[in-house]
This record gives sequence, structure tokens and C-alpha cells, in this order.
Amino acid sequence: MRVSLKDVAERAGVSIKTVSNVVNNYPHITPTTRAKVQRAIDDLGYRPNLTARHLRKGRTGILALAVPELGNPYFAELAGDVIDAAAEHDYTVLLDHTQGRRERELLVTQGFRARVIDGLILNPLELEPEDLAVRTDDAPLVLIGERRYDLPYDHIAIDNIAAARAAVRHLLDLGRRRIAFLGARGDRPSQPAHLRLLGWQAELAASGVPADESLVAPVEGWDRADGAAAMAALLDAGARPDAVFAYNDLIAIGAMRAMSERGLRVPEDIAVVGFDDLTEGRYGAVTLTTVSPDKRAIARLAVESLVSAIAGGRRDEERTPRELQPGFALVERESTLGA
Amino acid sequence: MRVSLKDVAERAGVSIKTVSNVVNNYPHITPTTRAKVQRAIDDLGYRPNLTARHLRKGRTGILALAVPELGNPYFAELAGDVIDAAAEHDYTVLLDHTQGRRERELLVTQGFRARVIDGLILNPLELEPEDLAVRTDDAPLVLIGERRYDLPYDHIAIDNIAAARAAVRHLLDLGRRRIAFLGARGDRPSQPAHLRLLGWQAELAASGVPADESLVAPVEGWDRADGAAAMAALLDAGARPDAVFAYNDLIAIGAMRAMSERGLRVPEDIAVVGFDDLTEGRYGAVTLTTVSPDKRAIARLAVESLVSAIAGGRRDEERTPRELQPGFALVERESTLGA
DNA sequence: TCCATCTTGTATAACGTTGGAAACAAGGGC
DNA sequence: GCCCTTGTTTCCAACGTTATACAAGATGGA
Repeated sequence: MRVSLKDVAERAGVSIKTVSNVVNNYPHITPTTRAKVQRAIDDLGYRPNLTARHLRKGRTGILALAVPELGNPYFAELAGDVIDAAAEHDYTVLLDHTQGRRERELLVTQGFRARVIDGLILNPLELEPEDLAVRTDDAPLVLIGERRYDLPYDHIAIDNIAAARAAVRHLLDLGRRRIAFLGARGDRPSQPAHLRLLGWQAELAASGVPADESLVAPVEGWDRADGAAAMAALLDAGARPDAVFAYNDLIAIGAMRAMSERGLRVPEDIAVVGFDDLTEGRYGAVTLTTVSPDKRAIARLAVESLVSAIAGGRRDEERTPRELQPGFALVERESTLGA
Repeated sequence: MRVSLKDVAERAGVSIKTVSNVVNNYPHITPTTRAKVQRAIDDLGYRPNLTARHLRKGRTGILALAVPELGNPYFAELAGDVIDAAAEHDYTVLLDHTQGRRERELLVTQGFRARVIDGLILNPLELEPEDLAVRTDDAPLVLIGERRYDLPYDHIAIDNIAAARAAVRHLLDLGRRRIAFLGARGDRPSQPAHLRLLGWQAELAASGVPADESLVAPVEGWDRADGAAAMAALLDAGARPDAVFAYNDLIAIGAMRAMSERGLRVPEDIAVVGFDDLTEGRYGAVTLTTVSPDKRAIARLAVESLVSAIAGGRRDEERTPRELQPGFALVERESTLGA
């Protein structure tokens, strides 16, 4: 049986509002009254009904986080960090995954959870700027991830181009010259938003190394199997890379598996650098050199941005969108060891 | 500006309830009225306020899932499946992680999200039966995971003893006799609920192979690092296993890393079987033989159990708790290849 | 002693929705 | 032409909470 303020009020012999005042630590209450009410609360085991409170207050205390795929450890770890960051602001997190499908991403931004969340953190993959431009839901939105949209929403992501350049630089410093890029988008190879590919091109150009397009391998998806398939295709096509820069760690791990099946050694024959710094990359037979984004900072910034937007109650048009860039680090491990 | 039923009603020139009826597909409405109202809804971009609806209906449409750690891919993948299963029943999922700490698990069961969720799926690690016995929150609860509590809550888990026995059987069939168990609880080595250890003992006993307690290695936690440390400790102590059955895949992966650092070959020197069937296990230099629980089924059963408990509105005492056992399969890969 | 002020508690009205009962038309049988 | 049925719409109350406005009681100064 649920017990409400009314029940407590009857038992304590005071009004409903007085009980509410006690619950909310309203200042002007005599110790006597407070004790009496508290007693009734304890006796009955009263717990506030958040739904009602939220209806009244207009906020729910719930944030939504929508990532492409929880099966990808990067997003799972990020989700954990977001939950922790949200908890610090007394928010809880509703989690959803879009499977990187445009219609699901669209659904999420249009607020199919309408009115039950106070704000949304979204990591889009396929969503187009025009999809976001027509957004009607009024819950604040914060974007995370590689893609940039010139829209009035805060965006949190590391400097992907700089990070990619650092990875390629590292491979160049090892003396490698035929550096493959694993993880171009098959459908839109020249996707301008593909910052990591741009970084690869930029760093090669800066070093005077020709960017051999035959070393750019498209992928179907972003998982290990896709990396293995892409690497196999690259090798079958006769490309002879001496290094691989993969879009993410999963692709790198899949690629290393494909290499080992063909008897290629890492890093002797092919050095490998990934992206994301998954724990998984630290425990393979060959540990993986990778770009390590500051996930904790990404989570924290996203939550803070959202919380302040909610508190401010500003509407999208009135906001000056911010581009927030947490740090990253290149973590060197066995897959690029030695010269 | 938020638009409510009232705004729509005014614009359409009908009563609030009529608009509500249209929104909820109430049968007795003339096409004319419906069209008129629909028009107003579209014009104003009305979206129902779920908080208010839920207050009125007494349900929120939100389920909570509390797992130990999202960084563990098993739980991340399971969470994804739960989200999908919940979506089929029009529920969304609030996710939390307890970090396997008793007080956080306790907090979750006591409903610190009071009244905002309709039900809870919990995977406890440290929680004791007496913690659950004094639970006061009245939201339905479903338990998943290895531990069993004799309490009036549905419990969903594969037959851990049978699964462990199958894994050990497989190793015995390969001719291995010194089979280590990696993943005993350091603090409570004889924990009776540690079903996988019991399975290890049972299968060895059934085959007349002595269960050498020096081959049982405790772990600090359940991640890769813990597996690596446990394996290192085992080897340093002079144990010479010819096979390892690990509590889970992460521990197995960590153990394999420790072996490779010592020049031990898998499966030639030591065969390895894990538990969970993580995707990660399919992409190492040596792919991992593992017990594969039917995660999809676990998620489905947990959600169905919860949804029916919510719909039934039965109180805990009145329910006959069920023990549901989804299937599992032993997936053989390279880590136990050959004889 | 009296009024002004401060403190403490209460009554009422929302927040946005839906369930149930009541009201209102329109159509059919007598 | 009247009543009854059927179908459609409206009215009212309620879910549990908090904000606002106000009343009552206590305190203090002149």
C-alpha cells in the first residue's frame, strides 16, 4: 500500500503542506512539529512520489543518453561514466541505443520519450544536420562524438584531427611509410566529417608522404568483424602496408586477428594504432597502441552542459553553442614497439 | 512553450477529455471530430506529458536495470538486450551500476529511485539474503545472475553448475587432468553460492579426478587484470595446471595474457575455457572456448517476468517465486583445440 | 495595553492527464 | 409524437506534490 503525504498528515495531525515542508527542509518549523511529523513519516515508511513531484516542478531528474551500441565497450564505459557524472548532480540516466541507424537517432532527438526526460546526450552516427534542424522537442540536447553539426547545440569531443595526426605521426616516427587507414565509410568515402581520415591525410601531407588511396579501407560497421574483413580485403587486394591506423580499437583488434591468421606479425611486419583505449586492448597477445580520449571528462562535460542548460531554461535559439574539447593521449604499447 | 491537452482543446473547440480520447484511440468518436482534433494536435505539435499520464495511471513505463559494472562487456551486452526486450513491452530502461558493492546494491533494492520506476531487474554480487528480506520498497523485483536467494522473487539464470560441469567435462575429454579453477572469491573461499566452483568440484569427482585445492585460485575482482594476477600467482606458487577453467571470459583473457608473458602456449601447454561468450573472446590471437549463456533469453525472461508482475499487481508475499533457466552452450574455439 | 512584526502553520489552487458518470444528440420502434 | 436505445461528448474528480497567499499565534517595543 502506498503511503502519501495525506496519510502522514492525518497520522501526525497536521496539514499536508506541513508534512511537505518537513520533507523539503523548509526553514520555519518548530522542532516539536518537525519531530512529530518525522515520527509519522518513519512509522508509515513514507517515500515521496517523484512522479508527482516532477509533474508539479516541471522536471523529472532524468537524463537520457543515446549511444549507437552498448556492445561496443567504448560506449559501455562512457555510459558508466555518464551515470556517475549524472549522479553527482542528482540525476539518473535513461539509456538507449540507436544501433547507429538514422531513424532511431531521429526518433530519439524528436523526443519519443517526450516529457519524461529533462535533457538528452546523443552520440549520432548517421544523423544529418537537416534532421536536427527540424527538431521540435524542447528538451535541451548535447551532442558528443566525432561528427560536427553547425547547430545551436553544445558539442563535446576531443580534437579528432589532432588525435589522428598524433597517431600517424607516431607511426611515421617509427619509420613506417605505407600507413593504411582502416575504417573509411564505405557508402560515403569522402564524407567530409570523417575527421580521423582527414587527420591521416593531413599528417601524411605535412610529412611529404604521399597519401596512397589504395591504403584506405572502407568498413561495413565499427566492430571487430568489420576490422577483420577490411584488413583481409586490403591484403587480398595486394596492398602491402607496413602500418595500420584504425578508426577505433575494435577495428584494430579485428585487423590484428586477420593479420595473425595470415602469419603477419605485429608490430614487426605491420604496426598498429587504434583509437578509444579500450581495456580490451591491454590484454591481447599483442597489446594495442591507441589514442586514449579522456572519457571521464567527456562524460562530465556533457552532463554539466546539460544540467546548466536545464537550469537556465534557455531555449535553443538563444544559446551560444560551445565546442568543448577534452584532452587525449597517445598510449604506446606493444603493437608499435621498437623501430 | 509546452502545449497541453487544454491548448489543443481550445483550438479544436472541444473538451479536454475529447482530445484525450482521440490521443488514446477511444472508440466512440466521429471521424469529423477526430479530424478536427487531429488537426489541432498537428498544428500545435502536441505531445502527451508522460509524467502526468503516469501520475494518473500509477505507472511510469520505466524499468530499472542494475548490474555490477558496465565496463564488463557481458553486462553491457546484456543491458542492450534488456533495453530491446523492454522496448517490445513499451518500457524504457533506467540503467544503474552498483560496482558490485553491497551498499549500492542495497540502495538500489530499497528503491532510492522511489516511485519513479515500475520494477527492477537486479544482478547482485555482494547482497546478502537478509538485505533483501527487509526490503520495504514495493516495486516488483527480479533477480538475475549466479547467486540464489530463497526469497519470493523470480530468479533468472542458466544452470551454472551444469554449465561449469560441461566446461570441465570438455577439458577432461581432451585428456587434461590438472584443471585449475580461476575465480574463487578470495574473501569467502567456501562461499556455498559459488556455483561454478561447485560444478568444477562435482565434475572432477564424477570422473574420479582428485580436486586439487592448490589449483583453485582466488581473484580480487572479475576483470582481466584480476585474471592475469590470479594466473601469475598460481604459476608462481608452483602449480602446474594443464588446463584452466575461468569464472568468466575476462578472467580467462587476463590469464592467457599472463601465460603468454611467461612463454606458455594455449592450448598446447594449457587449455583454457571461459564463461560468458564475449565477442572479445572471438578475436584474440587465440580464440577462446567458452560457456555461452543465452543472454537474449535472460533479458527476455527478466523483462517478461517483471512486466507480468507489474500488470498483476501482486504483492511479494502472494507470489510463488519462479526459478527460470535459459539455455547455454559450450562454444569450442582455439583455446581448447586438438587433443 | 496595544499595535506592528515576525514566525509558524494551513487552505487552496494548480501541474497535465484519465476514469467514470452524466449529459446530450440522433435514430428507431411503437 | 413520445420514449428508449445507442452513440458521442462533456463534466468532475482524482493521482501526489508544491507555490502562493493568507491566517493564527507569538514576540517585542512604545
